[in-house]
Amino acid sequence: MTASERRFKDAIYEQFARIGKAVSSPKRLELLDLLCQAERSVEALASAANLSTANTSQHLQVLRGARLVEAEKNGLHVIYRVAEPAVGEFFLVMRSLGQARLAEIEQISRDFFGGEKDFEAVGQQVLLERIREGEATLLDVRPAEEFLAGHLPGAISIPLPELRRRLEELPRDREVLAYCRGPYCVLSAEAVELLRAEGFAALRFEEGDPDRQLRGLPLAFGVAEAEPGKTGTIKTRF
Amino acid sequence: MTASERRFKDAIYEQFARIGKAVSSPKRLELLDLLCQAERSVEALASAANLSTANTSQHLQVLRGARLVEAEKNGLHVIYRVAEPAVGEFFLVMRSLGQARLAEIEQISRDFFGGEKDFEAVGQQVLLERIREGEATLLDVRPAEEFLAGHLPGAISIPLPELRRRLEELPRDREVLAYCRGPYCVLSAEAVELLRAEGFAALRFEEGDPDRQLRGLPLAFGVAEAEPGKTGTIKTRF
DNA sequence: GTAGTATTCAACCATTCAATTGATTACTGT
DNA sequence: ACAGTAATCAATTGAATGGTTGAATACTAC
Repeated sequence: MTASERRFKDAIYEQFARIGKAVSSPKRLELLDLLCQAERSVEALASAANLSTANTSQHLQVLRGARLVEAEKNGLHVIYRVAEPAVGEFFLVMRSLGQARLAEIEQISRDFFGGEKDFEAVGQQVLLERIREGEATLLDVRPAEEFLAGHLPGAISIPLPELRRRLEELPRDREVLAYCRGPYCVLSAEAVELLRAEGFAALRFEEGDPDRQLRGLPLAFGVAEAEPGKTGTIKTRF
Repeated sequence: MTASERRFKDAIYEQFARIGKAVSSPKRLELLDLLCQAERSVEALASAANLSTANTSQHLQVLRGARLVEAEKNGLHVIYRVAEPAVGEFFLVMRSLGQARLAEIEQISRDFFGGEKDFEAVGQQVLLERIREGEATLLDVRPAEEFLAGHLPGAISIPLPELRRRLEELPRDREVLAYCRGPYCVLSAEAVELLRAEGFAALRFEEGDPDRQLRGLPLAFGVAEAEPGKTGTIKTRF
């Protein structure tokens, strides 16, 4: 191998390593995960990930250095977002590789969620059909902004902190399927706990490995609006 | 957020970061790239990547720690291989993300290959059809072991070092399309140079972004065997 | 067993990295 | 202009990393 060939290879792999370095820190992965849900300000990211603002800013600049995220100045705030959908897809591939290869992940998950594996048995296709046929209510418990940035079709949005005082929006004669950011987000677990305590039949929709397909499936965007016919339930515009 | 939730998240993201750390070093990426072509001993990897054996061994152990590769002791040698196909797919997704987002990569590539972009215009589908119809010869110039571990269907194998003395195996009335490990491997570029000097019509098959699809397409494996009818040309068994 | 080879281990240095702290810049509303 | 807020920058700390070197281990061939 000539010296110039080696220089070329070194240069090329060093470039690709920029992406690897960007996703080699747990905190940056958490930030990236959040950004895959919706764009956010530095401050919002910092509080969501339990980091100092300065530290968050530095991590975001590493992510930006690898061109995974972009920043836009909006008045007093700087809004970060993933640079393009391919970034989210990469993140999901990486996550699913981790799920496939790292037994520790399932172990940690099981330890935390208590091995109940609440939901999991029902296939996602079946699930979505049941929701369309009105046998179940799909509930998105993430913050409203994330719902607005994209959600599963047919889902209604009640952010977890508002859930207790908005229970009457949920029909009591159907099962509630709560979902949030993915298999490692705890919002839906808390929602299910609360709903069950209130007498609902509630399951956690894990949105696990199939995140990809689900997000590939018809995703709904935009503003949610009240449906006049029903009891104040927020439904998505299709 | 409760303390236990935070611990859970930290633990989970730390696990995923293991994969990120594994692919955050240029050298490890080069090793992984080589392993995606075919399994190899530490020594073979070290010499292919211009590293000391000890250093290679350490990098491989990092990759193994992230469960991306597996090692098997075979007599005096330790053979490393990618743990499962999903690893190669992840690597390709990462590479294609880099190609999409990092302008530097195309720049470095152009600088090295001289901007000729030898091949690129012809779509891969078209290309493969032309090969099947006998209008072109598809030539794999990688080492024989890599060819045996998997190659494009219809390709014949002549490792670059043997090319000069095996030119008579290539029909002179057809175009030769040489390929190697991918868009950043220089073997095929050298092959094209040699072939053109010898009066062949030769193009480099870049196997760029579409690596995925190509590798997803019918890949041929196993032992190559001589075809009695033709002039000693090695063809793949289908 | 002995010699020789492939790999890993252990100790070491230089560099890089994550996170904290305090200062600085950029913008908004009054 | 001034105060207040969001974000970044700069400097520092301790920990982790990449790479080298030389010794130790595991296996093969004789």
